[in-house]
Amino acid sequence: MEKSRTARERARAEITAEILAAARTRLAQTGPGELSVRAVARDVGMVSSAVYRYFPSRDELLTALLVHAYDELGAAVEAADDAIADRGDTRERWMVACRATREWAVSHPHDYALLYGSPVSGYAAPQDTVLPATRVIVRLVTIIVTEHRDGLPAPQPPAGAPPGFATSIRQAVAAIEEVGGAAGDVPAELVGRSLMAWSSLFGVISFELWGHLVGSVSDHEAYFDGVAARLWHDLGGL
Amino acid sequence: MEKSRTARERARAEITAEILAAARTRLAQTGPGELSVRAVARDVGMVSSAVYRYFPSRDELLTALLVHAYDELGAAVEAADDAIADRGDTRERWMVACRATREWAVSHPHDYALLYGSPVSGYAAPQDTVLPATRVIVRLVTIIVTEHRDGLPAPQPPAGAPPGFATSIRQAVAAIEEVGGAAGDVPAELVGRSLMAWSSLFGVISFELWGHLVGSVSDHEAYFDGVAARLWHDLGGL
DNA sequence: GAAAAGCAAGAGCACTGCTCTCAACTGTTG
DNA sequence: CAACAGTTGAGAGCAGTGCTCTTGCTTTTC
Repeated sequence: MEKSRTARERARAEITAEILAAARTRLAQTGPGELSVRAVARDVGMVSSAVYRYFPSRDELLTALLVHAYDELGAAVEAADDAIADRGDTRERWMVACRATREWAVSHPHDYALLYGSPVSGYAAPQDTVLPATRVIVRLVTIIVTEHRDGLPAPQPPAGAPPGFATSIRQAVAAIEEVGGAAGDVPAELVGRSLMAWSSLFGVISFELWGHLVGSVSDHEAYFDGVAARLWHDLGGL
Repeated sequence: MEKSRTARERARAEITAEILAAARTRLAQTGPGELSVRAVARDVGMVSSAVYRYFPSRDELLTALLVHAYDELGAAVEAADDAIADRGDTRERWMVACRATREWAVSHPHDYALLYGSPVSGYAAPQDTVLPATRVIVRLVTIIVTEHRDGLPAPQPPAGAPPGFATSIRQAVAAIEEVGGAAGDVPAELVGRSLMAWSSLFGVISFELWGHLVGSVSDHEAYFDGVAARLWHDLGGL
């Protein structure tokens, strides 16, 4: 009985996965805005209206792809970090995590655009996507906090910096203190610098992918490595 | 004779401008990927095929909008900088230029997405767009170079930074030395830091606009000011 | 076995970019 | 002034899109 009920559900899950896979391979070629449910329907050998039984709208399909891509990127970054045997070598962990981010982006440009590019149409990412979206930043922050756990002096706001910076990121401070166990007491300046580093990372990657560095940077890999090292330094890392 | 010839050409220029204006107001509402030449045709009161007499394709229309937006942003940044009476106050000039960038982006999110978001479809920006695209970075670099003209110590690569950074940005160094008059001898590290600052700026703005800072940053203006101040500090500015 | 639910297919609506043809109009030249 | 080219706008049409609805058919449930 349960088996017969799952028979249908299993078929459903299988077809859903099949559609998703087809959508993913299409996305690898055509970019988010051009993803057509009719086209993926053709690819899996059914008519477009049938696909709507599995994904109620094109946006829902995009959401599924979004979640998958976030997870894939997060897993790549975590795997790169986990591969470093010396867990105390936070600098190396930072570097490989950054590199893994860029490498995933370079080899999945359309997925990257889906995640970090301008949002498609009137599409607003639903709640399901926020958790997988945090995997990268959570891991990066973990590395940073680990580095500073041993009483390393936190970065200081530069002279003449406008006030209000610390309070503007209060939510981030709270979130990070929660993530970092009950460690508590993460300096606001360190959190701010982490946020900055995160934005910089994706700014650099986006600029490379969207061609804004053409004529300026020749060796993107070396440039990115240099950027990551400087960000680590600016974070107060050794 | 020339007047009668220009009569027609003037009409053409006028209608072209009219179409462009309509496209711009549509872009302010709907976003680049959704811009429809049929819709702008309706707005100016003609049929879509007529528009194709003026813009041979949708992409050409987008290019025109691109150039216009780049120019508008560049003009905004330059105007903000020019408004600072004390030309020696490079720090203030940097801050207002950064602020002007963000403010333009916040008030023209769709234009910003057109410029710095993921590229639309298979659209590749033609050569016409690269000059207007450089206006912002040129002005920012001008401010930075001015700051360092008076023998201010250039920023140094952090200890343990991977080599190859300087050579990876050789083109940028050459370009900046050209822009900065025949001044010559702009340290590579300063150029690299400028490139980083530029990417960071747009990374931060993009994150704000595309919603990646929701739940982390509450006061975007204060946060951005803090970021700009820290970037200035990291550039070696006083 | 009958009722309920799930499913694929097809037709259809309103929209898109773009091409082509046709008629009107503009400006130039014989 | 008239004929002739060049430019323009309109309309029809093609191939594509997201999405809805109806129509049969199969599977599950009672």
